[in-house]
Amino acid sequence: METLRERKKQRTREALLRAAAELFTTRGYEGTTVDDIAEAVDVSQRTFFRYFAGKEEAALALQGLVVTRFVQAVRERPAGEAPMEALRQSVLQGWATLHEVIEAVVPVELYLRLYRVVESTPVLLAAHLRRSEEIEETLARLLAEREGVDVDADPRPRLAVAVFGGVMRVTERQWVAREDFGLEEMRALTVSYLEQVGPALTENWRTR
Amino acid sequence: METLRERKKQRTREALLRAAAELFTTRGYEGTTVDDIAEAVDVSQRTFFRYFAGKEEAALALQGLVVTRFVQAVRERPAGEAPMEALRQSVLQGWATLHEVIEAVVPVELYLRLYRVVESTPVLLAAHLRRSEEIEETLARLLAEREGVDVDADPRPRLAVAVFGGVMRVTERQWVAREDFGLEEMRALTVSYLEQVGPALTENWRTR
DNA sequence: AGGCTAATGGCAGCCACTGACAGTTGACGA
DNA sequence: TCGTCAACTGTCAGTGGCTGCCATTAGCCT
Repeated sequence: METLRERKKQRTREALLRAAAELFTTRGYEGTTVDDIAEAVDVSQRTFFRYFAGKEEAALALQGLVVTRFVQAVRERPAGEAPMEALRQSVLQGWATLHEVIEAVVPVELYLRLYRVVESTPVLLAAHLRRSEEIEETLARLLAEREGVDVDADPRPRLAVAVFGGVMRVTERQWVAREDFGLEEMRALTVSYLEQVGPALTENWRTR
Repeated sequence: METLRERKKQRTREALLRAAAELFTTRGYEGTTVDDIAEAVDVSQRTFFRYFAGKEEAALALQGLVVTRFVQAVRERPAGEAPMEALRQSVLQGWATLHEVIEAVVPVELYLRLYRVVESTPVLLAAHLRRSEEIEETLARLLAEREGVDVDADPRPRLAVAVFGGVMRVTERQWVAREDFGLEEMRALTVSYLEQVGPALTENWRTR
């Protein structure tokens, strides 16, 4: 049984998250001030900054939930599985279970719209990419351990993860750019793009 | 023959670039204010912002010179060459001719130290990564045209460039982390890592 | 009930960045 | 050569993100 104080904090945090998502998707990221968000939840600006390191974090925290699940999924993949396949399965699994993670805080539809804001706001995109790199470092160490190689002596873990991350980012961008962008579309794109990495690296593309 | 006004502008810009590089590498990026930079060149803060869109840009402008050359090199590669090979050759060429591009503004040694600052300062790294993505979009269109495919219908150009970019970023990070980091080391790492992308994607890594 | 501590609010201040306006200086034709 | 125009610069005022500090409030625990 958690204490009242903890429940209150949890509620404040989620309220801030909701207000931020709502405002960012309607007025835009730059068009929303931290004061706006704080006011919507009826707390002081100072309190906002006690919950989030900055405005960016409030915009990316929801994705953080999904990413955490994804990394955890990789950790739990069977040891015999090939590295790239473990990543692939974990991502697909992440998309499949996204609903239950997100809906506890905001409607999935709002989450998806926020995704678009992140992708189209330069400063947010930059922060997003940096976070992706941090995750890639985590994954590289994970895979190295799994495969029993030294992550600092053998570049293959980092290379594999970087390639995977690159493909995923292309996928995200294409997905967000579409009219019909839902979770099923994302799944299909992910599978398709990962299949085409090999062909993309071959000699020339004219002979399809 | 360029006019006096243009020469003066050029000089101011390069002076700001030099001062920024010097200050960032000594006091750190966060430890340097825009006022510091402006004062070092004896111009107003307002003038600084007329030359650079922000503090970040002043830190990344030098790399911009190198990147521009790189993209131009890709454009000039023979049409028959395979896409990945064109990128590879262009990067190596870029490192080889870096000296003559940079030295015109600041000592190469200072440029390399600045590289480290970018890689180790979160906000700068984020901006750097975003710019990398923009470049990747440019390259994807370039390669698509070269190969005669539609960049929006065929994902292969973007995928190839994303993979290449991912590998280059891993290379950069490893290079900067080293004690002895010079241009020759960078060249060697680039060649080595690009060779290992294939192996990194194979089944498992235990049988090296 | 009352002391302890975590959480909050308010305030002052720093810094990045911008718009507006006025002053200065190079460019260029008469 | 000079005067006009346009480009460049400085100053100032203001906004917004973010932080440190201190006083106040509110949940926790004995």
